[in-house]
Amino acid sequence: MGVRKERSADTAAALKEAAKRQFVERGYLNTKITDITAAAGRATGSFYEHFASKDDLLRELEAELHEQAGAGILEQHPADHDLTNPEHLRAHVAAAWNTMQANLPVVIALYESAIATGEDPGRLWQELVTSTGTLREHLEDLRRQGRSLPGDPQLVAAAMGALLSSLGYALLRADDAGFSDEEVIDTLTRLLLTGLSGAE
Amino acid sequence: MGVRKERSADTAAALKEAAKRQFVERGYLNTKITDITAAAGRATGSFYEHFASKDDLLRELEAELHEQAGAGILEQHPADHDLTNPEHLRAHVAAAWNTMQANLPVVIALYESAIATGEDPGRLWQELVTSTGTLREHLEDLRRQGRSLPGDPQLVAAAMGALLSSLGYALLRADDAGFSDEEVIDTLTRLLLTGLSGAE
DNA sequence: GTCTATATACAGATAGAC
DNA sequence: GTCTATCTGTATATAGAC
Repeated sequence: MGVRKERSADTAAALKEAAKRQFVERGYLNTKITDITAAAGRATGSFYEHFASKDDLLRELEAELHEQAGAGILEQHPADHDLTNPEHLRAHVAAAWNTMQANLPVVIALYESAIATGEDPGRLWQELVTSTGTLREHLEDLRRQGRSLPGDPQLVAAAMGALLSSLGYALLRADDAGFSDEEVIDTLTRLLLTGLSGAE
Repeated sequence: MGVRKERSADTAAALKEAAKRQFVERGYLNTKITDITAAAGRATGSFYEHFASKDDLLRELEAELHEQAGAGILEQHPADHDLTNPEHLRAHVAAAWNTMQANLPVVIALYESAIATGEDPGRLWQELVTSTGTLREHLEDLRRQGRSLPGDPQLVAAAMGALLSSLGYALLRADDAGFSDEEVIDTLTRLLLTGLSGAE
């Protein structure tokens, strides 16, 4: 209360915001601690008063993202069920796309971070599996209802997740690709729903 | 001729082979020059007698890959045409998958290198566009024949490419995912052909 | 051309004054 | 808590003997 200058209001928050901007501009891996502090108008040393490392900061951003509306990048979905219903599927795709877009800085950072971690080569697959958990369950429901799927629910779910995240990463960073969000969502919905053969 | 010891036969080739092995084991970004030279049984300094940098080495590997049978990662395809024919599509998917697998070290390296280059944020999208060029042409052919596609050929082609490369990267590095190549190829074929709704 | 030893560059992290 | 200055660790790259 009564604080005029916001400069020192909350440095941690300022650093987080600056970091997000940098992640979009330069990518996570290319962003240095000094880029973040400079963008936030703080000194280098101040960073470590609030975060132990760049990865630590990312984990906090990730936690914030997960807190918000329990929305996992690819898990969020509206009412739900019956992915073979065009409206439902479209809503699902739109939710995933919009979530990705709304949290682009963190999505970018997590993606790059996962790639760069050469330690555990299977980590990306694991993250893909966990991030598409609810999607897999929906597919398993479908299968139980006697519908035939293109393949193992886990594999299909992972494929859909890979498609969304990968295309999203490439497309959302290139702001001049020339496709509107709506067009992307519509196209992906149709592709996932009826494939290349079309509905008929 | 008449050389007994192969050790000094061709250091450049030895370094390339060692690099490929390291790229698979540790990932490209995590592989240090010293990892490569050590794996090749050479001294650190020798590396620079043959390559200007790690990126330079990667570009040579990339060139080699492109020389072989003019096979772009996702461009290779058999006879061709009519992607709505199950056998043709499957052959196409299989070719892409097998090419990716056969050149896994370079695929991994190029992928990680593209991600890490925060300089040009649109580079990944550009690479996606160029690597799916022939696929896009096929789709345009289909459209000219009056068939309805899920969306713009460029966007659909890019989506397919993103699906293949991203899932391939995740899956081929995790050797314990539990899916055979055949199962993956079959599943992707069906997903791309008829989507979640199935053929009927 | 290959080696060992060393130099350069720089990001990450810390120390200590304020 | 924030700052400036500095240290450390590490990867890239070079120098110079063989």
